[in-house]
Amino acid sequence: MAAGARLDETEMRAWRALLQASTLLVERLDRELQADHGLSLSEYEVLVLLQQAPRHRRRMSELAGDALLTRSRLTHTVDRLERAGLVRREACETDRRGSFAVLTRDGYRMLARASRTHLAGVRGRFLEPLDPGQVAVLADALGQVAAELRTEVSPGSATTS
Amino acid sequence: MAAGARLDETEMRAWRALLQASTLLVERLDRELQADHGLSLSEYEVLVLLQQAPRHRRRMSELAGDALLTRSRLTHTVDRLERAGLVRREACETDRRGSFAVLTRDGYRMLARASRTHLAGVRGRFLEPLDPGQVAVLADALGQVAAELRTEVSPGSATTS
DNA sequence: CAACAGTCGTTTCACGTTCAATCATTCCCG
DNA sequence: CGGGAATGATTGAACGTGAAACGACTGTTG
Repeated sequence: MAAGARLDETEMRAWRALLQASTLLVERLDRELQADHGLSLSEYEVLVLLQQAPRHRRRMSELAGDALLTRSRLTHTVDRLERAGLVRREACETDRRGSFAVLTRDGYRMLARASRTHLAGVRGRFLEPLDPGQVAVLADALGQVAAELRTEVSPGSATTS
Repeated sequence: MAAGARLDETEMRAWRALLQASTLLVERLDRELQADHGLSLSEYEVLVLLQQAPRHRRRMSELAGDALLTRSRLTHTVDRLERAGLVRREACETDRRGSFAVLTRDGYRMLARASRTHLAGVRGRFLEPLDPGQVAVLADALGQVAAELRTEVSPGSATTS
């Protein structure tokens, strides 16, 4: 499909900027988190999701979905977090295939510390250089894009035709 | 440093949206490129940089810098592209430590095909849901953020104090 | 010109991620 | 109820990436 899908100058700039900003941002924040707390960004995100959940516990699948991680990847990630004592697994009574990841006391404390580093990083590197108007537009625009993508079905449907 | 670096609701939304949009976008575009042409997104980007360069050739280091890739990673990437016949290496006469990556005829053709897929994907998934005003703000705002980050020095200076 | 620090690119190795296969369990339908 | 498809989660191997060490060469300094 779509033969000559040329992008004009602004479109090109927007796309490249998105790619570069997110790449650099993630790289820096990840490095910082790793250096200061021994946590990767995706490990951190899993902890955040757990902390926000009722009883600090969530099913593995849900967690994978919200964290934008593969099931397999989440399994490995939770393995690491469990070894570090930040999370523990619990069996699910109502569906014996499933299991919960639960934030431990240590995990909670770690998250409290790590989030200071992380949020300061987000503010300093992402929010700081922008004015409130830009931030609001980013939130809306990128929110739309993300929502659209989350809706897209998995199998080779859609634009591929 | 920075103790209570809380983010307000819009700031939080902007940050999460950036992360999710870029993650999903890259994942989809990468998969599409891979399925249709056997190229990863970073391989594609290397080809684009080469195509834009005078004589379709660039020094490995420059290439790594512009593609936001580690030197090591670029070496591996160019290895793969070379095996696929899309790029070849040439020695640098004036500095015998260095080498060039050069786009081959096949690489050029592959890029022509792949870019149709890729640009259609960028348009359909990123640009389409946005209006021109939003695109312009994204280009500026994320451009600022990226520029800021590119300036940041490498060793553990900055906010770490 | 000798010595030494710095740069270019590669290599090696450890680690995180992906993919496909697997196991256990639940759901659906006749 | 029984059988097969679907789902939740894990496993293991293959692969890509990052960090550190390395060899080769250059540039500088005395």
